[in-house]
Amino acid sequence: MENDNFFEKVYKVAKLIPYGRVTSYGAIAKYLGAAKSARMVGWAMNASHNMEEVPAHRVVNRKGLLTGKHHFDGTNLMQQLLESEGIKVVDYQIQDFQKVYWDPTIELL
DNA sequence: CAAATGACTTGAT
DNA sequence: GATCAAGCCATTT
Repeated sequence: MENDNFFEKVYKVAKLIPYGRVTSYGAIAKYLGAAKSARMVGWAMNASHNMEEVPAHRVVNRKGLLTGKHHFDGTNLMQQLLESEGIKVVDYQIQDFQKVYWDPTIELL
């Protein structure tokens, strides 16, 4: 669990996401140097769900759709959290996605 | 051990 | 611009 560079970085970046902002799996993967391993980011999130408290609700796919919402406890927990941060979510889709989109490769750089 | 799956992305048609 | 196909890597069956 020490050299989980990929997973650890995912957790770190996920925790670095500013309040009221969201990012995509690909963006994180790209920031980690594995742009094409976006799936692993999702996998890391799935694992993190049982390891650490990572704001996975701030991580969505590149369409701004809450694809991972089904993996949360309830059914509307993810949406509730996002709305609680000022993000407008309608039908599992983030509104003004571009506005709340936070790209680590650009903003965190 | 090989095949299938998964919280995705990109590129081609 | 939308849809289809393939790529990626780790975990599971």
